[in-house]
Amino acid sequence: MGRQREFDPEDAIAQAVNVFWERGYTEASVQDLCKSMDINPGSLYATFGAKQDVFRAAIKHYLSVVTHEGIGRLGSADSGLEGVKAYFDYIVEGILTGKRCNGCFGTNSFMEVSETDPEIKALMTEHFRLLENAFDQALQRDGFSETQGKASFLGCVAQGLNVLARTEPERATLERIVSNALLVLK
Amino acid sequence: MGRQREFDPEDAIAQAVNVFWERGYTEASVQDLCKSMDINPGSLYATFGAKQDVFRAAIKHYLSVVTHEGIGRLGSADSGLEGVKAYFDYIVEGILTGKRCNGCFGTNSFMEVSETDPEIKALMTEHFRLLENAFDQALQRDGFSETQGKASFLGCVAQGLNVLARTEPERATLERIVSNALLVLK
DNA sequence: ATTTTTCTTGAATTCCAATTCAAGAAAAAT
DNA sequence: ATTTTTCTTGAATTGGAATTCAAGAAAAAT
Repeated sequence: MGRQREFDPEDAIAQAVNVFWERGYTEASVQDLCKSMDINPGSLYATFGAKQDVFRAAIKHYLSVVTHEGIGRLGSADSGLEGVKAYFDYIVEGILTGKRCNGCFGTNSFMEVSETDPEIKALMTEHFRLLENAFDQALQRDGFSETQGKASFLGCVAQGLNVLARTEPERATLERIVSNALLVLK
Repeated sequence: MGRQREFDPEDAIAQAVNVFWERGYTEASVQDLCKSMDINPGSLYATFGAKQDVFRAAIKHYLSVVTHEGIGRLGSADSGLEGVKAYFDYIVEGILTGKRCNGCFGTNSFMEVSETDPEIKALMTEHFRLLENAFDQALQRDGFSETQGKASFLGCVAQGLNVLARTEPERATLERIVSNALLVLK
């Protein structure tokens, strides 16, 4: 077997998510990553491959967390509409109080590298589809009509919020956006 | 006086916009810029300063064009609502047939560098405000209520479209998003 | 105990793109 | 015409960040 790893790769990737989230792909140096992951370059390259591979692993890790924490709410509420509200609450609260003050790590990354990293582009496009489907099913559950179109619309609003997140918006602004968006479901 | 410039700085910046738009700030090399601007590094640095300065000039150039071509439609239509429709048409058509298949250069840039370039962040935040104000005035013109909130909402949808632009969306998807967004104005 | 395997360390290396600069060329001033 | 000023050219330089690697350390196998 030989010597065993002194760190947990998944914990390390969770740290990498924070670094990439705060600085973006390009601005995050391998040194930054090593410091936060608490490992040396040699270990990083031996375990994960190149910087780009660390980034891809970070995106995958992030998407699985968001899929549980965020999209999960869409299905587990008392009604579809409650689920939609719960999802937007999650986004808005994240922007105002949490790490989402820097926007959505997925959306940020998609905007930064989708032209140079087809894998990231594919992962994020798939995630957008996943979110839309979750909206769609939530609306179907409540018996809405034209659920597909409304789901696309809600997905668009969510991405808009992720952009505006980086303008340091006020709570009132975000809440009015969401309440206007929800008017469509009437 | 001495020797005179062999190129027009504004034309050169217009070319720089294309390069940065296609490749993003980081991926666009000074070499790429020089080739498209049809000048050499020495001339570039002497005229505009560093790469970052070229980028800022490109953003300013782009914003002034968009303010005329896009936001201009909001005020010059027969009614506020027609203006709003004309604006979204401009965005959607740009995504489907024009350079906006790569998204909005402003939004892309904002997402890429807002954490590392405060000037770009400020320019774009101001532009978002400008767009929102234009929506606001268009709605006021038609006698809508709560125009401020609706304007923020429309601004959010516009940014969402700019994100989705990079997923190679279908026309039907974009049009349904817009028509759903316009339902709020009823 | 010794050997083998695998991990860790962090300095050295490599690579690449931004920037500079010295030499040549054009326009104006004297 | 000569000098001065400013622009152009593109090769050379610089600087910084990604990546490699040789030496040391821990765990297991023999």
